[in-house]
Amino acid sequence: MNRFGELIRTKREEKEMLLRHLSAELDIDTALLSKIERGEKTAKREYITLLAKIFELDYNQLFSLWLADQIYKLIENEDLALEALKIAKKELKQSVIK
Amino acid sequence: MNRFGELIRTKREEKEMLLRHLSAELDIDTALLSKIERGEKTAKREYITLLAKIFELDYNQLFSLWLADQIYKLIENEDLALEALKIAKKELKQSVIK
DNA sequence: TCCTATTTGTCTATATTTAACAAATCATTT
DNA sequence: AAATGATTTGTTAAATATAGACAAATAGGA
Repeated sequence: MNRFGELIRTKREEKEMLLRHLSAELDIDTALLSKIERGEKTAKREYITLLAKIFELDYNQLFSLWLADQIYKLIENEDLALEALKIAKKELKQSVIK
Repeated sequence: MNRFGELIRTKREEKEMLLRHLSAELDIDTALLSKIERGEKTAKREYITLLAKIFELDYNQLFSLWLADQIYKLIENEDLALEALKIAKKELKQSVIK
């Protein structure tokens, strides 16, 4: 799962930008951007802000995808992933109350 | 949130074991075990197996708590935590199908 | 084939994390 | 209150993981 990278790639291609163009705007290596789009590396938080602006995306939505990718990476190979998600969600809701 | 550590501490106290005793069984520093129980440090996976045996706990249940703690740590300070959890869960279910 | 875009592989710098050790604090008993 | 034992805290070293740079390989057209 790599919803974040896939969205960036889609948007970039829509705008007919090359990796080279976008990576220049982010001030990172083209190879690194390629890896971010394919989910091989994780984008820094500061890039999220920039990317939201460049592609006129809602920051919160983009950030949610990014965060979901992090969660997914943590649990993807675990049998008990769903159970753990359930517990974490429960605890999260508890903590909101407090 | 530190469900894992709290459970271990409860069980240890039920058995009237000292940190010193349990840390010896796990072959780790007493201070480290103290930190694990209080959620300041994360237990290695191999300790989960050992702890399940020592306290006669169901491994899967104990592991789920441990994994939930990891998820929680990743998202605890995020406004969009719940949204991200939802996305991750959706993707996880998708991936099971495939 | 040549040219351009992208991907891959390797290596380095940096950040994070585990874990050890020593010292401080806390709790209990005498 | 001093002494003893248990736990916690702080600091530091070592191990691990990650971002990112660079060079080379690959893919895809004209």
